[in-house]
Amino acid sequence: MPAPEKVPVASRRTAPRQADETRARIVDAALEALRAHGIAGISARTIARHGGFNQALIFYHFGSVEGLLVAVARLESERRSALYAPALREVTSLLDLVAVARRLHDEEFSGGSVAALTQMLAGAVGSEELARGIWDALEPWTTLVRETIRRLLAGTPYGEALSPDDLTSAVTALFLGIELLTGLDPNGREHSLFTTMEAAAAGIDALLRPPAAATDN
Amino acid sequence: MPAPEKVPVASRRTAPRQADETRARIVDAALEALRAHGIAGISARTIARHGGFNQALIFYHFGSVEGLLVAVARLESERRSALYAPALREVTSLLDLVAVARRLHDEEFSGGSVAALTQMLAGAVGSEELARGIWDALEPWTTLVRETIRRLLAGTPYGEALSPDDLTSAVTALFLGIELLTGLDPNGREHSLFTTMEAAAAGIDALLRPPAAATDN
DNA sequence: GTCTATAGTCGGATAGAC
DNA sequence: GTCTATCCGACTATAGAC
Repeated sequence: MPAPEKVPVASRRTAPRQADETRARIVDAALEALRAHGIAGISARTIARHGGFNQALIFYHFGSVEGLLVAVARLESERRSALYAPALREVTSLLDLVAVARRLHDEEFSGGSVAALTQMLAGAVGSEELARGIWDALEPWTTLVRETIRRLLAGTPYGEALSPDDLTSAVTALFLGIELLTGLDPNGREHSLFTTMEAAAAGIDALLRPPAAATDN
Repeated sequence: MPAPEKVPVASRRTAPRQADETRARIVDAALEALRAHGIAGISARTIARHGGFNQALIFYHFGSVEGLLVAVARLESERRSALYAPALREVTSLLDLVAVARRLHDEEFSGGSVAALTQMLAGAVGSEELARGIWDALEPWTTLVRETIRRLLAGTPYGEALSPDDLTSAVTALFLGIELLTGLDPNGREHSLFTTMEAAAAGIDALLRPPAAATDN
């Protein structure tokens, strides 16, 4: 916890302290490494190789490799929540929700942030620290999704029979499962997958709100 | 490839050759180890510790740890396909399908066979051999699910808009994602999750086949 | 077929120079 | 804050005794 009194306020804004930059580099490298080698291939050394920095820096800045992974999960979760919260708040149908999921997939899959999350989820088995960390990190996400689903359910006559918590789990599970599978599929069928899910969602939307019973809008 | 000419045929039936027993022990130990430590914590040594046998046996019987994992995936996939194929063939509604999924979850989750699969899927990132092996191993499963879904779609007027392949991916992804998440959730909400999904499935079933439009049956 | 022993590599983590 | 150097444990895989 350094107290850089000599650094003028202006320079702190234009040139964030080196430590912050380094931490960011380490986090980025961890994401890359997770995407490239999976949780099974992760180590301080592989991460350092990806980022072109020294392996010891990880322990200096994050205490341990697991500490770094938890930090990655937390940061990524916060970033994505902030990025997609506006779109999710405007969701008014299942189709909208699937469309956001597709956008998120398209924008984030290549960057590996979601794939990294699935890898850390897998790694959470057998590591209590990672399990707690990831679970906490997912919280902003699940809250966002739960609120969205609650809103969707409120507009239908079926809201009472369906638990928003459970549907949130199901939606999250579906999305993570897709990342897990499409990372493996040699044919890369995600585009078609999302199209079919959009068709299904549109169908369910139509069935839930038959054209004869428009309340408002 | 031994040729045990001295072993009478009878004894080959009652007492399967020791090697087969050992291979089975190794496979079981691998499943246990995957469930306990996840793919990140897997090694010839942890597996051997779980099974109480020597680490070198893995290399003798399976060539490598990855070779063992691929064998595990293949065997488990075949076993589960055989076990649940009859139930899946009798599925005639979405609700039936979810019910089979719940039964599978209840029966297999504690044994760790599905959790092991998700772990291997995660491990497939960054291991070409594992990726191919797991993908092939999943084939009996996906075929089974695809046929089931095709049958379900054929009974509705929406079959043309929805690709069975994509829905198969989605169903598989959902199931695997649930295993990934429920392994982490400290509150163990799977029971409630499946109940909600059954309610949703029943609702969609009812919407797809309104009581007024029964074609046959 | 199964064991012990071991070569050789890679890993987490720390000490201390800069 | 970042580096080099290093300890030491765990790992894969193999050789060879039994």
